[in-house]
Amino acid sequence: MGTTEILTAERILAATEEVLRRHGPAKATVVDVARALGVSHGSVYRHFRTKAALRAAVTKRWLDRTSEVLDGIAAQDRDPEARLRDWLAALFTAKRRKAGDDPELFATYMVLTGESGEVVGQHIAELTGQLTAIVRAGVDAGVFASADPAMSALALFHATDRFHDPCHAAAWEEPGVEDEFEAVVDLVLRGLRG
Amino acid sequence: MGTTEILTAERILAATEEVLRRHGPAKATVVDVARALGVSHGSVYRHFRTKAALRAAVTKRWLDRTSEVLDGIAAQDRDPEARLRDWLAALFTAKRRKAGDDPELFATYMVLTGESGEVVGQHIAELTGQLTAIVRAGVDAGVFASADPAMSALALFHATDRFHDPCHAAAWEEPGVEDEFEAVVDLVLRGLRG
DNA sequence: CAGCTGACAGATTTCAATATCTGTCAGCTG
DNA sequence: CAGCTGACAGATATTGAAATCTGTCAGCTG
Repeated sequence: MGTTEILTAERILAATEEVLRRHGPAKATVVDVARALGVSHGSVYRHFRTKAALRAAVTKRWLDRTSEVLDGIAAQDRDPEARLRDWLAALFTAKRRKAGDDPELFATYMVLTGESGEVVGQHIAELTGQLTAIVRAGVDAGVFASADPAMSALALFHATDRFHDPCHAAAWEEPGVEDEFEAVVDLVLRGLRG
Repeated sequence: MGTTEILTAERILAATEEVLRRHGPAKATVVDVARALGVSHGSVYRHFRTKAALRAAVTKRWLDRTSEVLDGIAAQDRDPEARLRDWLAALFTAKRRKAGDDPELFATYMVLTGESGEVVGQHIAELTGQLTAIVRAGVDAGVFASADPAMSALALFHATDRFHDPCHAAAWEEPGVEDEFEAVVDLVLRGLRG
């Protein structure tokens, strides 16, 4: 045996995710994480100053997984309008799948995101940054009208809040959401074209 | 003294509002309401079958106050675009004032609305109905393009969720919301014009 | 000596006993 | 007799003592 791997931040994050999945956000403790890793809880504090920092790091990891997928779409080199549609649809689909597949885990992350406004702010800035790139490409190509791509991107993000903000997750399972999503996207895209 | 007025549903609702304001949603009991009215709690149950029904009635009353104001704007006979702008701005302002003026009371009503989905659904149906009337007027006047005014109205409502849905209340105090609101309204109105 | 441990103080959570509340209803009262 | 009361059973909430957790740090270990 003696599989005494050294303790890394990465291993702690993985263990924390597992503990959160098992126990939920209310009952997951640093002691639980340490126990899962076979170390004392003091060692965990060597890598993360506080429990809040540990949780924020787990949250960032989770959010980053979505950002990466979307970045792949935003960076594509094709019709900006189709790219924008795909990006918004991918965001909606990703969120909806996370919420629908494992509601308990999603509820856990809703608590976590509620705790770390800083991390969530960063994530939203990243997403609107991707949106801005698409809008700018559309303006350059002459298919979108916008005096301020960053502002338009933010407006797009806000106008579609209902389809990506976790606080609306309950509505994502209702029949007809797909159509509602299409209707809103059609509306804002028509607005973007000028 | 001897001001022994008869016990009406209306008096009970007023007393319940007061008790909710004083104690908050978690600690407001039917017994409190009865005490405030100087009657036994059994009498309250003569007018409302359950505590949940009483709370739902209070919630409906609160929501209806907003509906009425907005209905005044929706029913005006003038430029549909200006009317739509005013209606959306009035909805945002009304919600924002409620949330900002008395955060605790607003939090109370957030709990109440969370409890009675039925009443909230009715309220939303009423609001989108008003929106539909405005959109239809715009289509008739030839300034809006929409194959399905009810669907467009719902899309407008959803696209502006961030500026009227209570779950976003925290964002309404941030600097710059006004501009964000304007940007979204401009975007969707341009979309509506076709 | 870099990395880990485990005891510790103060803060937070748990748990079970106790109190209060919800909803009903037989009977009182004007 | 229409409207109200108040006692009651079961459900829910409060409370405070005991258990656990967070974050620190002096010292152990390889």
